[in-house]
Amino acid sequence: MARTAGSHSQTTGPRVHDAALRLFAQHGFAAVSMRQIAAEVGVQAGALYNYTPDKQSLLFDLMRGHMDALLGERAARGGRGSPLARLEEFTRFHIRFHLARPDAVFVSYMELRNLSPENFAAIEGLRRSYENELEGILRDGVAAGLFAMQDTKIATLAVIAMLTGVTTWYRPAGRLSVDEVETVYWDMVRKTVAA
Amino acid sequence: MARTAGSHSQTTGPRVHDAALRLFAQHGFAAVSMRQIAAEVGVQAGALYNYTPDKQSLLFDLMRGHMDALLGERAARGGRGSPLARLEEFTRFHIRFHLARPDAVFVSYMELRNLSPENFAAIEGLRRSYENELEGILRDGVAAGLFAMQDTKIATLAVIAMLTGVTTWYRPAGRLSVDEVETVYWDMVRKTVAA
DNA sequence: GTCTATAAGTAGATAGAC
DNA sequence: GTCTATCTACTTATAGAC
Repeated sequence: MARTAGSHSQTTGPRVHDAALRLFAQHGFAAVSMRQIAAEVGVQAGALYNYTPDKQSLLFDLMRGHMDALLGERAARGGRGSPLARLEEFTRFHIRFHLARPDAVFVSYMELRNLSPENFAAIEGLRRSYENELEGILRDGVAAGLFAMQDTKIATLAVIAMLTGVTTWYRPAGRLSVDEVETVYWDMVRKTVAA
Repeated sequence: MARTAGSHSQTTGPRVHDAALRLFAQHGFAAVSMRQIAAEVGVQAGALYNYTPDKQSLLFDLMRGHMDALLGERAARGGRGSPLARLEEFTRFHIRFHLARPDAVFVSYMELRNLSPENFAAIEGLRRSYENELEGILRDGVAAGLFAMQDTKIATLAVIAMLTGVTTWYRPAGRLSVDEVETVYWDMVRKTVAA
């Protein structure tokens, strides 16, 4: 099997997405020009329009791709077991998934303002359905007498905010492995919702 | 005491800051032009430069003003009492302070990327010293056997992330008062760090 | 599929009149 | 302190050659 292009084995399409994601995460969507993305890929600006109709669609595709990956992985795991076991699985998954793709997480969270209204509604719907899985786990736990909280919806958002916050400080070269970080957060989540 | 300018009693300087804060929060720093800010204030773009040397300084002034207000209020309260009482006071303060100025919170959090390196370092230092107060409370509580956690620094960041997350969903017209929201979050924070 | 060239508009910032 | 006018540079997006 011959290599077709050395280390540049990716086709231009995915390279445009990768470059845009990295640049949007670093400088912000509005601060990045199509020329900068093109330069990062190694083509001229006009060539980008073979892969996206416009800059807005490029942002939307990145965010939808991220949410699709998130929900796709959740669907593949299903939710069996006790609410406590499901909550631990969800917690560890959330940490691991988010730490594995910091740029996509950052962009999907910070650039919601720069989506057109229709695109914003689409991403919001996907995010909502992710939250709903956690809320279902919490409700089941409360019903079973395992968990206790004053407000299930607020607890859902509080737990997700706490967990997603890991992306602001975690660095792969740091003293803790992802597995250890998962355990530290699981300990806190468990106590937060404990009966 | 005569009114000097009817409902437009503010001088232009503060009005520039208010308009910039609102627009930066809504659309993002990079997406807002000096001309848009000027239009919001009701002057021409050139007039803005009587109040700021450039756009970057305008952003920095907004963020530094926010952090100064945050740290100023903390300094005015001091930290007496048991770690548990101090943690409750900190929690309720954080919620109340952040819900009272959503635009400043949003800008200070989302626009860090758009600060020059020196300005970024300055804001980071202020944010760090705010976190340090909470970390001190948690350490004291652990030393007193009141709290338990695997990692004080991570717990500090986790609690702040959980609390700051309130700004993503709270709306003044919602079903809960700020006081009730404080109580819901305090219940979760208390359990998160409980021994 | 990528290039060059360009259209049409906007950006931050400054100069000088009033 | 605010205005108008302007400089220089950059923006997204398109057209048409290769």
